[in-house]
Amino acid sequence: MQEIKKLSRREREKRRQRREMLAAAVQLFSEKGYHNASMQEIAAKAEFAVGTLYKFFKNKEDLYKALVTEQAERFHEALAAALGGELDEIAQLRNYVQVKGRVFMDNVAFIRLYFAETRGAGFNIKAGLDSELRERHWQLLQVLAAVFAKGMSRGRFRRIAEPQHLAVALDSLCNAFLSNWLEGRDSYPESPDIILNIFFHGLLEPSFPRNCESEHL
Amino acid sequence: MQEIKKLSRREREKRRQRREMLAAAVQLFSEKGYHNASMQEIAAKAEFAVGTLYKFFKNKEDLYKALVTEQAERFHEALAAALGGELDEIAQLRNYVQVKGRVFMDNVAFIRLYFAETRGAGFNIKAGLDSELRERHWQLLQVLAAVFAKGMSRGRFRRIAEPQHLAVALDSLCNAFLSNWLEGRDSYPESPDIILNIFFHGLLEPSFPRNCESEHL
DNA sequence: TTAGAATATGAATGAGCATTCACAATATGC
DNA sequence: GCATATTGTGAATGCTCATTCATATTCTAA
Repeated sequence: MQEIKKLSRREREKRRQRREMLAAAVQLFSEKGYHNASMQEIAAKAEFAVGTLYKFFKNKEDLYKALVTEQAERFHEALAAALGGELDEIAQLRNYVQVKGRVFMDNVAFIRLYFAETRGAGFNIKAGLDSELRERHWQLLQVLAAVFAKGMSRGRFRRIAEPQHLAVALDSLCNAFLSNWLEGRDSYPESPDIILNIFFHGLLEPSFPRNCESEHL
Repeated sequence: MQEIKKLSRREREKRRQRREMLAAAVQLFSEKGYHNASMQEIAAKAEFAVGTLYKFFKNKEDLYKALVTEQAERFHEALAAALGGELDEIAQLRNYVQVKGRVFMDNVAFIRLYFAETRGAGFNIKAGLDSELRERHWQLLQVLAAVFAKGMSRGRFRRIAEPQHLAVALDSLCNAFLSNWLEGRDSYPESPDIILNIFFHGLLEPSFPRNCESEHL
């Protein structure tokens, strides 16, 4: 037990160090980009020697990769969770939009990297880190698509487009609003409905039709 | 006249050279990214000496900047034109989606750079090239928003969201579909309506309502 | 307290690449 | 055809890092 405790103390210390390194790295990468952030800078910011970085990460690429994949995994899990549960479809969509907003806004530094890898062309890393991420993201979209599909087969949603496409659409819409928020143009809507209304009106089978007179010219 | 012709011959020759340099550069930047494409490579690909590149562009950054801004300007003009004319709002939107698809698909190498600068975080160039582009893009979105606004005030569109937001939404939707196409996941829809239907149904004031019986459970 | 293991350090190394410039090739005008 | 101006060339320069490793520091256990 004493030995276990000792080992775990070391282990914990290591993790803490690793976290601090990654934290410094996100900051710098997000500010200056992969190629303009040097290992020296990262080390300095994390208050370690350069050599110590290399005890934890094989090289710069490895550091970046670890950073991005680990964080991205957290994102994807959070979003998948938002779609889980036994909620009705509309609540699931609301949840998705809201969680996406919250999670992203709480990790601003990181989103820039995430967007750079998944929406820009990910040039930073030689062997497509980007394609791994996109693959993972695609899986998530499948789950989202399933929500649309379920809503359709239950007669809740009209079949205005492929579930697939609707998933892509909703997700890209969230991203667009988040981008605007990042650029300081606009705030990410408090209520998910601001975004969802663009889909809901016309997608939702109207439970009571408004006006039946045709309106021309 | 002979002298003018001579001068203009030189001039034409220069332009041709410049074009070739830029063409080689797009290729390489798009394939490997700004930082992984060297001036030597670009020169080689364009079949010029390195020094000659520097006769045309102050430095690497300048080359990249010229490349991106000139091409982007063409894009924006094409899109603005698509929204111009005296078409009705729906035709304008169709046009936008279609032109965006066509123009982008005809310039694949370049879109990667465009997306990298405008949707990822543009880390390539120190002094925000990205912010210039985004500013220009924002202007375009204003024009698009105006189309939505016009449609609303003419009673053609329902006010399901701010015109501003609808513009952002439609544009991001096109981008999302284009991204999917770039990744080979899906094709960019032949018909703009695949995309627009996501907006139209519910956005369009129905000119003749389909079924007036409410449909429940 | 101390030998010996485990870790941390940061100066030194070397590779890659943007940029320059002395020179070569080519064009122009006489 | 020749002198001069213009334009093209690419080897050489110098700088910025990623990465290493001999050494210093800190831990461990007896």
